[in-house]
Amino acid sequence: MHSHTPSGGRPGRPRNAAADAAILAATRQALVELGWSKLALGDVATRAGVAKTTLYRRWSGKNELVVDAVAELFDELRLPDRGSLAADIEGVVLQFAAILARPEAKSGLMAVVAESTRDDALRERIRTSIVERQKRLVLAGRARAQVRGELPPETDPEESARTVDLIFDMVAGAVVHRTLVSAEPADEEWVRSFTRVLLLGLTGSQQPV
Amino acid sequence: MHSHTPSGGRPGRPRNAAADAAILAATRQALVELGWSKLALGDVATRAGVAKTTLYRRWSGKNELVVDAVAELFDELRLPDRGSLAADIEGVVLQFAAILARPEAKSGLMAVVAESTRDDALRERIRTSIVERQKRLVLAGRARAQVRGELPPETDPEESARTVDLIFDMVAGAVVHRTLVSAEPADEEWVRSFTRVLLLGLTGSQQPV
Amino acid sequence: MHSHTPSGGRPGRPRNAAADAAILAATRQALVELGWSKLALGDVATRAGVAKTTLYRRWSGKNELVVDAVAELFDELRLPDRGSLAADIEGVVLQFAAILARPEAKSGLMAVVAESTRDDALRERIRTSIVERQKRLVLAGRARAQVRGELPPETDPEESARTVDLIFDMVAGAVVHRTLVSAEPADEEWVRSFTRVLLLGLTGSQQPV
Amino acid sequence: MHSHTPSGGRPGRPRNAAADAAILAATRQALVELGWSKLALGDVATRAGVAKTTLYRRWSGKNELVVDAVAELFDELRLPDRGSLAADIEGVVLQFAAILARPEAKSGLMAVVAESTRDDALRERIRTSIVERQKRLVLAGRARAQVRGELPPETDPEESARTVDLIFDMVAGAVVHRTLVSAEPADEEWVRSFTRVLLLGLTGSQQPV
DNA sequence: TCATAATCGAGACGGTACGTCTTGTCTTTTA
DNA sequence: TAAAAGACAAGACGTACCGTCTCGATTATGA
Repeated sequence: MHSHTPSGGRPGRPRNAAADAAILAATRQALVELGWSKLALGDVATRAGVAKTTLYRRWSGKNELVVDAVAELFDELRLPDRGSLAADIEGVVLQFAAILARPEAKSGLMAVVAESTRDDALRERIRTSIVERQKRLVLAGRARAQVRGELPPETDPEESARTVDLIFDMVAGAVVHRTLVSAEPADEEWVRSFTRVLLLGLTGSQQPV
Repeated sequence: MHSHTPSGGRPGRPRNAAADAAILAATRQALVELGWSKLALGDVATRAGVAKTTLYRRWSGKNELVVDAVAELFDELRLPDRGSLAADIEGVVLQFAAILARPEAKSGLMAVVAESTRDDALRERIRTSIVERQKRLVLAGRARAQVRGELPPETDPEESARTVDLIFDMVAGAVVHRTLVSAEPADEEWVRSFTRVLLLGLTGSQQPV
Repeated sequence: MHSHTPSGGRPGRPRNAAADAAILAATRQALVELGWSKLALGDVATRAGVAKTTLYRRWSGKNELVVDAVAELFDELRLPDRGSLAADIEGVVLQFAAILARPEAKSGLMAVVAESTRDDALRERIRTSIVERQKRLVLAGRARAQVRGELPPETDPEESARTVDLIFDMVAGAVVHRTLVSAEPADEEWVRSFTRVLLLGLTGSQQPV
Repeated sequence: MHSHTPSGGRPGRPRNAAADAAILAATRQALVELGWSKLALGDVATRAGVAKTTLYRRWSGKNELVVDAVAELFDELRLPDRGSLAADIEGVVLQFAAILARPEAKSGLMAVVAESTRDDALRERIRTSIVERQKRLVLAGRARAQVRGELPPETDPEESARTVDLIFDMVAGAVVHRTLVSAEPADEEWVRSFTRVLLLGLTGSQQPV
């Protein structure tokens, strides 16, 4: 009754728990230095002080590895209370822009999105690990705004979900396009303009910041 | 009186003009069949009935080639007069979404954007060949709306340019995110919702469709 | 009680021992069919049922590979006892001529000698693997002749080494030139004439055959 | 009536006569710098200040070009009268060795011999341009020795031709082997030893030097 | 304490694409 | 007609990664 094996007591040498984190960190480091296209898994393994076998035992390939490495970056996003819906949105968008400005995110994120156009499992992994995971921010922001009375409570839950999706597509899309394609900084000025248009479009009335 | 023969009279055998088109077409075909990551330049050359050297003489690599191959797709975009600003926008966005739904665009576009995060020349090429080139649609749409009296004439040209950029980032970004990341169709319903938010955000008043 | 495992216990998957022989055999086969200048290492690898990387892991290039492939041919040389020094020499020269008449030897040997004029390491490899290795025949022949009383025992070891070298240059050189440049067969008649001149030149007296 | 075209007044622009010499010189220069295997015809043409077309109009390929470039070197060989057959032979052998020591000869000669093992026309070209052309030295040496009374006049012309061939194979073969394979200098000492053996072998008696 | 089993490092392996180079031909303009 | 210039098809080069495999060594569980 005193089985104290962490992984359910299955036989054999247990996996080195530290290796996962080391590999993901090495992946991000390599993304910074080399970018997606020159990132080689053999090199990542070496950087992580791990054999290639070990890496392949845990991830099926470059795409999956990079999704996981990048996904961790977005978990840093927070929704601090800045007093108004507009200010809250601006705050999150600025954080999002800051993450996207980091080379390990830039280089990896778009690449796996590109790959996901031909790989359904990969797209699902991206959605689960990154997109859906961060919709929490939209939901939390809306809830807070409703508490403040800035937004009415939802009535139609289906319509509500559609709106969340639309907002997410608009926010994420605009910031990504601004940052990666237009290659202009998504700085405070731009974020203020963007937020004004978004909020006016959604509510039909100018919101105080 | 200055003779300006197209080939400039420069010595040596002139380049085969048909090869460029054949190579770009072969590139798009290969993108459809194989996707970006399995696209091999040797294979593209074979499909185009051309030697690998000929391809490399004209493009410096996969990235540049795919930018040019994809850029041609967006030249199909038109701004037909549908009677109102909202309808015009919806029309263009639908066309844009239709192009982005094609596998040769999907697979190639995001990949070169990803690469461009580490290659300034490539990003410039994307901007020149695709982004700036298609801003004509925003400009034409606004001009037409001004003629109709739906929009006031601009006063500050700098502010005006900033707004065009913002619109472009929001439109292109949202459609790309909807199509590639959320992997939901940018169909008429979605486009109508999106256009409503955008236009309301920009003008502060609901526009008739 | 010293354990000397063949693989020395070094880590990693051990090399496939059979591959070496397969590659060298494939090299000779390709030399016969294609000759030196059309011999392609990728093709050799394919013939040997081996990846190109495997070949390059073991040989640094075409030159080194062909030296080894050809060197094995000369290990067939034997010095059978034909009763007299003259007959022994004739026997070995005929064998040597027979090997040189084979296309895999012809085509490869001169080519690597040509390359070795600009590559000291290659020349050393040729000397070690082929030339010095076969001087055993000269030494054995002389020893046997001394036992028979046909030749006096050496006195000056340095002078003796110089003579062995001279004999080797004369024998190998003449047969090669006859076979490859004059392109006439080094048949029994020619070998008899050559041996007569050589032996008379070395000993000052006609030897019985 | 004043047609002074060198080649019989055939129509069109006449060939540039200087180009042949320039190309052969450029070939030798490239052989010195790069060696046979890295010698590229495009590069030779550039060095000669000539278009590749011009080169190919005059030579069918690398092999033929190099044969001609190397053949010219051997035309420098002379048979100065040094007073005795042995001294004459030594003199010629030393000259031959000196030519073979030059990189453009070393690198090119063996390579074309190697190629000739699979190309009858090339072998014939080598025999005609180099080998047979230099047998004049053997013939002249023998004639002079006969005048001096060192050698008897020939009786059987067929036997005589066979002997000339044998001598040539032995001399050329030994020097080539000494120089290229053994990679030892064919210096005066070696040449003296070699000549002694050769002459004793041919005449049965030691010759005064 | 010994068998079993999974992991680890190391590195060989078959395969595929890379981007460059050379070959020998072809096509243009200029002489 | 030749010459210079350079584009062209073809194909080998040697390198780099991929993802798999085969080793010996290690580290856990369970008999």
